[in-house]
Amino acid sequence: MVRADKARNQEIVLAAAGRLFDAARDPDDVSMDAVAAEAGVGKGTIFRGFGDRAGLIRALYEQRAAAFVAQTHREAPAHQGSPADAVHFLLLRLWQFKRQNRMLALSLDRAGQGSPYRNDSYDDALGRLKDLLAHHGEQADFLAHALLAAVRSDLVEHLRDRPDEEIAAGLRTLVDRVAGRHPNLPCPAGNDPQ
Amino acid sequence: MVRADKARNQEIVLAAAGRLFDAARDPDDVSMDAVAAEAGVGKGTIFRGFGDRAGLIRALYEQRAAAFVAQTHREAPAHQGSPADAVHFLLLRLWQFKRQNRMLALSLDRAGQGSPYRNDSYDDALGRLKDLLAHHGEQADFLAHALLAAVRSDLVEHLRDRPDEEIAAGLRTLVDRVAGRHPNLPCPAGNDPQ
DNA sequence: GTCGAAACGGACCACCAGTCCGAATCATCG
DNA sequence: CGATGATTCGGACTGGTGGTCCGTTTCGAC
Repeated sequence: MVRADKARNQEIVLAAAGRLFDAARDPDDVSMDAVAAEAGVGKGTIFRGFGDRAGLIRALYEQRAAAFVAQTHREAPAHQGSPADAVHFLLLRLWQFKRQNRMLALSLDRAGQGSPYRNDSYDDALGRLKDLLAHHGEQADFLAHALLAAVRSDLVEHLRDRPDEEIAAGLRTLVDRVAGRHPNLPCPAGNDPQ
Repeated sequence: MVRADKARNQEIVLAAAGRLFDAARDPDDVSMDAVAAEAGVGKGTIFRGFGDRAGLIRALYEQRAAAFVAQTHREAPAHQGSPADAVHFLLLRLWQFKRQNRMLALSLDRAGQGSPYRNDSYDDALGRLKDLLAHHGEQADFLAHALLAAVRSDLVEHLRDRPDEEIAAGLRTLVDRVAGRHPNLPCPAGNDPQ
């Protein structure tokens, strides 16, 4: 059983951390001490509840990702269309999410020990992509990783000032190329005149 | 003029840092103190010579990248082929480089303040890719970033135990799709540069 | 109301990047 | 050469961090 105060404190801490990450200008000017202070809670409480810094970040990230997914479902319930459309939609949503949660997403990436790959959201997106890319056979896995890499949080950050349409168009092209159905081989010997 | 001891010490420090990064199991168990000790030099010397930790990492990274490029040129002097071939070759080399310099590359990525994008090697590769993708018009820039994201060091790390052929094949497909000519796809004015 | 288990708080620790300044070393010029 | 002024060196020192520890408080089952 979960003691009531523990559960309550976890929520308080997550909320406090969220506020601090939203206000931060750099991923690591959110210290654990600061979170504890903002939450009005002892530092031990945080570490007992989340293990370590990476754990806290992951928990907050997952919470927000879940909310984002829920919102997406609400707004665009049964998304229909070609696989390429679905891939494009997924990547675009990820891009937007990371734009809205810049410091949090950057922190997650930097939290060491392969953390960008060790969270449920990533696995989730990866799985979905692999399905949508199934026609690539064994390479679906690598291609899924590669597509997700195109929406890595620090690339989002790096291209922060590009207009949305430019990003959307770029992703569209990328996706059409990679996920689009091509009747024939992956680019027949793909050569061109020199 | 550059004082002789300074130049000499910079080399000593770079060599020491290189040794430590090669031996490390985690990007940040190479501390500045450790580098100073390994180099037999005071800590101040390092910071005077490289500014900060990120500066040291970048310097070492650039040094090794330059050596790698030189070696590449030696082994495969005048690389010919379609643009897609050139892109594939470039990405594959980057992948190999990051595999050979795992901890160093990871450290660079994690060195804060957009460091993965703030180094000459990246700009170099980006420029080359943009040229090779020029037929994509305005999207060449985004696509170049996206392709480079597919060889991000922590993806290399994450897929470390995949056989080389699998990676090469995946990259090949990705590149053929993105850089190759596809008659039936939205590839405006789709003809090659040069 | 009692009591054992679980969670709390915040002082405490080890460590790290980066600074600082007296001591040592360099290049220059007489 | 040997003297001199500018540079660089070394490593003790600082501020701040993630993470631990344990005496104290709170919870909830009975």
